[in-house]
Amino acid sequence: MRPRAPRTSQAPRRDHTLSRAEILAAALELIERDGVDALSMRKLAAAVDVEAMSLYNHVANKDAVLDGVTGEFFSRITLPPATDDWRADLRTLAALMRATAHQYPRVATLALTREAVSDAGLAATAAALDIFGRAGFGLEDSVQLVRSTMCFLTGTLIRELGLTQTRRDDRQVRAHRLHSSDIPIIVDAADTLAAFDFEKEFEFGVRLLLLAVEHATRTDGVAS
Amino acid sequence: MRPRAPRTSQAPRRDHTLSRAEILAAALELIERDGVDALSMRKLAAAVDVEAMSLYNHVANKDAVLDGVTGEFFSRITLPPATDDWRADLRTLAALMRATAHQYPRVATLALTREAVSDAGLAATAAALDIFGRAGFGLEDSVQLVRSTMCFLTGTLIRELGLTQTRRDDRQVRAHRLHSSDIPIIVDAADTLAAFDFEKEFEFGVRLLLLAVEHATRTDGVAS
DNA sequence: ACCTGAACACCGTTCAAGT
DNA sequence: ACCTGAACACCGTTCAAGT
Repeated sequence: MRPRAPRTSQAPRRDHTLSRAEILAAALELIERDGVDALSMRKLAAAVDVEAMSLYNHVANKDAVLDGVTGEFFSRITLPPATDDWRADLRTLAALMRATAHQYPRVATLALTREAVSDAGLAATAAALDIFGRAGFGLEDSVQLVRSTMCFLTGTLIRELGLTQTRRDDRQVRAHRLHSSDIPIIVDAADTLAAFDFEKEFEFGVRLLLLAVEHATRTDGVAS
Repeated sequence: MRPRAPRTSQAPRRDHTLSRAEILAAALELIERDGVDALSMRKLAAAVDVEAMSLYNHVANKDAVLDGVTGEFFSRITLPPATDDWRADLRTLAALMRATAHQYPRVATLALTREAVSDAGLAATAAALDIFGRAGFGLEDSVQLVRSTMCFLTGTLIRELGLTQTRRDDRQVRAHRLHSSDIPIIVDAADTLAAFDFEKEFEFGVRLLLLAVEHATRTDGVAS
């Protein structure tokens, strides 16, 4: 049934031509299934039904693949248009980043630890700039606020994703370890420190953020 | 001059017995010199003048080495005693974490992205708990504030270290790329977005943090 | 222009054997 | 108890050769 002379007695090979987009999509899927550490150029190639070396026709190297996946992740954060309520908009931005992170936890961990370095989060940056502008901040202040906001969200999500994905030794174990600390204040707080409620903690953080923005002084950021 | 029968005509071998601490110290140094990606068990072994397989007598695997280095990093953040000015103390904590991060930028990047998962930052957590307690917060609120604070600092430092260490393509290049974006608000802010002043940005973030804490409502955190 | 086999210079980790 | 040689099952990437 198959055309003459396949290279071996293998299954049919791909029918369409390879593309960067296809590679990145496969990489995202693989990372999400098996973790970043398990991703290799050879496995990635196998996933798109090709030999490892063919990948190098479309991406510079493995690092470029990871950068590409990072971009892919941020492009999947689709932001709604701004309203006239900057508080609500800021909450929405935060919630949406978190929701997307939870949708692809492993890819998100990768992306968030690489974000700063690339311009992957540009759409999110734009949305945040708009929000702070509407809240009455000048350009300079808005940029600073965007940066602080993103750093806060990044740090929060990296922590949450990390704790969610790893050693789920339960609260009892953590509490016991903390109780046997030699720092008194840690012992006092052991039970509270041992408990996680990521929903509540995220909400607490967002409230703090709103509080800070609320009380930040508006400057007329008239740039040169 | 050397004792009889060295295994080859090599230089003298180590005279004292290997230890976990020695391995971690060497790992920290190697990571700081060549980057995490360049660290291998074989190179690490060579650095302590031993064969790779000997390491496994003292550490479970490579991951345990990285965890150990993370702990080593956090243990080098030495915190001063609290004063009666919580604002100043919080500023000091932030500045000290930043200073230590800059002292070992590559190790810090590793440690900060792993922190959440371990209990490495326990001393810092204790110090922060103390600060918020003195600022009038109950136990529950203090724990939440510590977490938000650490997430903010972590996110900020990961970004700063990442940008400091990589592709230093200059401001002009970044500005040009941003100017040619198809998002209007990004174009407007391009010049500001293209410029980094990490000192100033960190200060801005800390000020925001103080503002938030300042206006957070004190609750009597009487736990069950 | 794109794909591939073979090769190079590495990896982390296991295991059985040494002292 | 600690160290090690050899081996296993992998890596990322280059290069010359194919179509």
